[in-house]
Amino acid sequence: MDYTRKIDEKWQRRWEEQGIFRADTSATEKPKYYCLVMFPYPSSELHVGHARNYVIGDAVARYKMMQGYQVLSPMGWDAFGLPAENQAIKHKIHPKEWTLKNIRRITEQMQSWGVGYDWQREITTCMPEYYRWTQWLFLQLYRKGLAYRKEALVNWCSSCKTVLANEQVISGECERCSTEVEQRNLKQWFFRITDYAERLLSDLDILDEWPERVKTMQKNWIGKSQGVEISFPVEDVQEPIVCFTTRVDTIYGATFLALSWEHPRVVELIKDSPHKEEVAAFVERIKNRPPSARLIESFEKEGVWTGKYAVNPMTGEKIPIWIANYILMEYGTGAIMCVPAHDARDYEFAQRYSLPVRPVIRPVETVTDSPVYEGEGVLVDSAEFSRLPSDQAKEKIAERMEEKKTGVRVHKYKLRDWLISRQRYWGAPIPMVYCEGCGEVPVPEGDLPVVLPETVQFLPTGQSPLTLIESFYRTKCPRCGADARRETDTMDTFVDSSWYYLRYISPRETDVPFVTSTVNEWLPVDQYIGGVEHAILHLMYSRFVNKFLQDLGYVSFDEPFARLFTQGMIVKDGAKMSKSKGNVVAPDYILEKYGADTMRLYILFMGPPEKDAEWQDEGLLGCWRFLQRAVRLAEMLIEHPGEATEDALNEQEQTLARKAHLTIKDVTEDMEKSFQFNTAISRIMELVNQAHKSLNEGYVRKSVLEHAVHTVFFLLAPFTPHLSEEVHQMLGGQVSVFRRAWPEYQAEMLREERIEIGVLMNGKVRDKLTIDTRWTQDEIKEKALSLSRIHSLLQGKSPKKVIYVPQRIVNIVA
RNA sequence: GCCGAGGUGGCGGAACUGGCAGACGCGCAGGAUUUAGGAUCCUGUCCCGCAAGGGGUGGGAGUUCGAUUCUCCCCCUCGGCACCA
Repeated sequence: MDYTRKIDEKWQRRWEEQGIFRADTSATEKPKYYCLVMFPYPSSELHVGHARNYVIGDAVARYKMMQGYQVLSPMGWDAFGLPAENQAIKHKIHPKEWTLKNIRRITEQMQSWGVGYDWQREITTCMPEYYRWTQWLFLQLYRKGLAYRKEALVNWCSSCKTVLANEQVISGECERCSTEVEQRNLKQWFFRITDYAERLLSDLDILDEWPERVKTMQKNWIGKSQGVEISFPVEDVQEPIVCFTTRVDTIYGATFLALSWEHPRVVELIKDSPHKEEVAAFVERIKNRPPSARLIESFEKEGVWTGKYAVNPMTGEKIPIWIANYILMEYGTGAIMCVPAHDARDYEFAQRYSLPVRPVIRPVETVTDSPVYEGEGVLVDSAEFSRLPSDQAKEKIAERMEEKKTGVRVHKYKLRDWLISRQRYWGAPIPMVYCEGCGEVPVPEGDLPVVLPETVQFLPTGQSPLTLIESFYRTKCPRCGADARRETDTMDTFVDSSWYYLRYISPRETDVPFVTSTVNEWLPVDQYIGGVEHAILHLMYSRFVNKFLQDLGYVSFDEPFARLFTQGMIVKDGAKMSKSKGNVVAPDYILEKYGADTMRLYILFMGPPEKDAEWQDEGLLGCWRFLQRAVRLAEMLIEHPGEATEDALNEQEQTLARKAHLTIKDVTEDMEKSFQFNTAISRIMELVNQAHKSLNEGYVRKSVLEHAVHTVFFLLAPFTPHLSEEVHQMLGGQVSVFRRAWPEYQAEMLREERIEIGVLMNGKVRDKLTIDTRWTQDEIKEKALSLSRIHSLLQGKSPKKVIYVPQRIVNIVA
């Protein structure tokens, strides 16, 4: 049999005709399985690195089909976003045209790999029938007060000319173009994800089937810390200043307060201070510092004294209030109590300005010569709290403060609200209208979608092209009918992708975004598959939106994705594949030369799918050779004359039959456990090797060979579907292998009469022993001791102890 | 700095709840077949050693009859976060 593209195409056509990937979400006779691969951003054609994602998903979907599940495996396009618009500016091609062209090409590629989807459910986020419901989602959030507009210092990329979410800023640079991000004060739309911080955090615990590292990343991102908000009375001023600290146990060591330059109380504090000008100059200087100044690894701590004093509520002591450049307004209260003896940053600052350092925590065991001790320990010089360990002191001091009403225990989160507005064209318009009389007015749901106009000019002006289209922004107020102006910002694409998994269930529904009852039957997604790069952004936004919809009663489940699998990257020459590095492996030549199955098999065989793997063409060749060897077995089977003898199996037959059953068992376990495709494939290789070996060594009856060959191709089917179908048909199969059951093994076939075990002396292997599994322990020990090798090593002495681990080893302790 | 994941032949990687380290594949070597090349088949391949033997899972200790696996310390690589009080 010649394995050619013709076979690939034949089966791809046939699957399409038979609709094996078409999911009937209303059918309930089979157990359901929702297998979802993260939908791609259609920016260019796919290479083998991308292919890994889809091949894994396809293998899972097909495996589940073979097990009799009603499998839903849909695909769609995360089609809004910057790259399309950048192309438009550069090459004068409309983003829509560019995007749809890419979608066509990628679809073709996926199909040529035999990756199957229910294409009737295809969704594209840039189409009005989809983004209409993204806008609907916005309105629901708005109605609940979870979408709001505020002026804020926001991240601004001067190259992309747009605002970025915190999550899109990677060490101070734009995620997309690596331009240094600036801070600008602009009026922007936010989603109040912080309201869900606690639930997003605590529900991570129910996600047992998520990779630990993803959960940890989210946990760190949410960044919960427990502490106390302490009110420090200010001399000559009515209002106290509130500081947040996680270390109340160090309060007796607080020697000054420091505020952020943005702190709202600064102006008032320096109003009548003799240091007024100095402070104002300092504030002005940090305000105008270049954006890069914030990013330098450890920039110099600087500050200025306000001339004011606060009072330590525990000691009554007067401590100076400073403005310092290292205090973040965004976290806590923008003001902190400084304990130089126990905080490296405070220490650095105190040194510079000769502020007192007062140790109040003694390390328990650690001997340190550093002047700063940041760990916990035992309190000293802390009045009646002295001699208490830190953890107890935190409790006691907090209690005391709460009694005296000078402090209150609180939780703080690092998580910020999600900035969703973009001053860009290629996104879903934010469905809001501004009216002089009524102010901010939401577009009525019935008027959705707010359609993105298609005829526009693409100019990188820093404003959305929408601001230049009068016919778009000029509108009437939905409330009073007066002239009004539409919001011209569009939504972050992460909004589009935060709910798409719900839409697949009823993608053509025109009255609702999704049908609650069906969604509740089909979700959570049984298996979600995608790259780790989405560990924080996409996955957390989706969890947030899901919880929000749950609160509204639109869905009944807590979490959208029950199981998450994050696959590793495929690298070439040690680097991520990219056009600029010129190390992209394009699938086309592979398909031409070896066919889709060889590529699929190799991608899965390369290594554990969750880890990065290095692409090697030679490895691909190995898979090709293996498939040839497997096909040859099938051909030998066809030529096998066959004969009807009822005699017991001979030795080769027994070995082969046993291996076949064992392989079914092992491969099934590998699939179930955690997608160990690499070991699953290696076991099938072993079976093929064994079959060839058995045939070489003696006579193997047709029935035994037949079982082995069928086993090989059934087990391979999720990985090499075309070839499996072809061979199955060649051998007389009438129905698609994906309509047939996954093979099952017979436990009694696994039993063995003679096995070889290792004989160890003092933990080192010295000899081997073939045992009969019916032998008793004592018999086996005796046989082991009588081995000539062991005999000579013992030199006549008797062993101290003999340990027998059933079916494995005998260890003789001399 | 903090958090997480790792470190096993020439390479990708196996090894279940502590039980014969290196499955499977690549590469390499030898042989068969072939006009030659390619392809295919067989054999070998952790290291040192002709052998007997010895060493060996990042390094060091420990627990154990026995450790890639468990405990402690240290080193290195990758990923995430990072002035978060």
